Amino acid sequence: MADSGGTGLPPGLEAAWGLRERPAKGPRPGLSVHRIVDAAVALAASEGLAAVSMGRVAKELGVSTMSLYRYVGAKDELYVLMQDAAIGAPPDPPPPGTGWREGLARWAWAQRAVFQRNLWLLRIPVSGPPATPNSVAWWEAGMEALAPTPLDEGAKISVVLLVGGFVRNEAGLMADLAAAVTATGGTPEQVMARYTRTLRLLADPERFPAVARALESGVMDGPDDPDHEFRFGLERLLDGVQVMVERTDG
Amino acid sequence: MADSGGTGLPPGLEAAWGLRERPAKGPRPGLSVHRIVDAAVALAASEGLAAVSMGRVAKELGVSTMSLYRYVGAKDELYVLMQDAAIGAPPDPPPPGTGWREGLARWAWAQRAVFQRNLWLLRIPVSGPPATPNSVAWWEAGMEALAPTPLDEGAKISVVLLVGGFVRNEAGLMADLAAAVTATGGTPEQVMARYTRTLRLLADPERFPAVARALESGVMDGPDDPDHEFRFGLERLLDGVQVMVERTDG
DNA sequence: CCCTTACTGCGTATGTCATACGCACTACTG
DNA sequence: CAGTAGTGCGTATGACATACGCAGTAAGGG
Repeated sequence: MADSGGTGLPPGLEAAWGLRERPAKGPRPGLSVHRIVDAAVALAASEGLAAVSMGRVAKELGVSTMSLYRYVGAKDELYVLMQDAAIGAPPDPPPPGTGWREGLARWAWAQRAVFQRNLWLLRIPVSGPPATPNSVAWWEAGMEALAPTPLDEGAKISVVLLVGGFVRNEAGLMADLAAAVTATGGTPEQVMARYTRTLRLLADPERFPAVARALESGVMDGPDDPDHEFRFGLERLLDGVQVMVERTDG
Repeated sequence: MADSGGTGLPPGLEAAWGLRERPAKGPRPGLSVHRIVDAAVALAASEGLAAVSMGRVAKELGVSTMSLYRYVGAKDELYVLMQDAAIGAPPDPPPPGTGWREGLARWAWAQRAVFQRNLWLLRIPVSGPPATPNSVAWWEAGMEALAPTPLDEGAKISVVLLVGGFVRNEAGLMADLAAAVTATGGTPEQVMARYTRTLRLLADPERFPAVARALESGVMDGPDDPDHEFRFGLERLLDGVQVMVERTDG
């Protein structure tokens, strides 16, 4: 009735945090949460998140579907564990003396790299605030980056949330584009070109003058540096934080 | 083989844009895309997005499941149409002479209000860039707000994307919190308190000193102004844009 | 030494879902 | 009045998550 640690956490999550006493009584488990999550992650990486069904993961492991439920309570729990496994540990902290701006920028770029390596991560339906070891570790790293700053704790949390949300959002747009590319075939440029062409067809320049102007300006057609949008948003964001830092400071 | 307009768009979307010649041949349709989308939106509003299945929507309309497929090609298409219907038209443009900062802020707040009224919107899996009439209208409104600005078209697009993404993200966090509240019962404060308590239990202060410091500081316990986080992020964002505007200007 | 007990793997069953297919019918066009 | 495009919908298919219960297994208590 009571969980091992009394945390009220689902079983898989307790395993992720390293609580979880080895059961002493029954037959030796032939599986582990770790192996299940690994298989699920591999599947998501090679065939997309949609391919991750309980049955399919079980098949990959050579066991029956229902065996998995001895290790994870539900599919959502598996999702959470997959997420934690995929994001991994944050990068090593930058050398001491690094400014907050560079630290936070590094943090954002590193997080983006993780998403880009695992685009399926962004398809996982979010269910709540982060409570897995690696999520907390990333959060810690972000807070650490803001340590040289005079901001109070509440503001630091808000900034980390803000930048983290931006990264996730921007990566999501990339993932959408990538999905469209694999779905329809062709290069990213072709997909964008098709999109702008459709929009030009649909969006009456009289009703949508500003959008039409943007479409006509041609900025959406050119072969874009894939990092451009991200760099742009991040710079705006950091500028905004800097304004607050300088105001607080002096 | 060729669609009516040759746009290559799915049938429901063409209907949304008002293309779509009335078919002259067969029996009069007993349904319309509009009625289907309305029923689906009402269902999502009252019972959540998960309650929206093709069968359930059909039942609500008193028709058979398969009838719906005469009007929408697939469920994803219905999602897109629901989204467009729910976001509705953007607010009237602010009086001429309004500064870009106030205009963009109004725009962001209005968009947030839409999400808050329809939390299920944020549960719809995103599939691509906006191509529905109301999405484009909101985009137009955002671009219009930046008109008094010396930024070039590319930068304007990026800013609108950036702020829009922020709003969506922030609203998503609110939706998560709301979901946790209805799932577990209790007030938002209780949910937050439970979260921080769990985190205090799990996050070793030695491994996560910055997080621990934040938890200890008590900023996460207090009864938060629900607008606080949003206002904070928006101000940072606008400050960041302002830096660029002033740099471009002068 | 054996038996209780907690735990394992898993077969089976249930209910939900999206959607393909084809049939019978309807109302306009020639 | 026939042809025909378009309608509503019954039926079927194949995934899917997951509840339930049974049979086997290994460690501990007597």
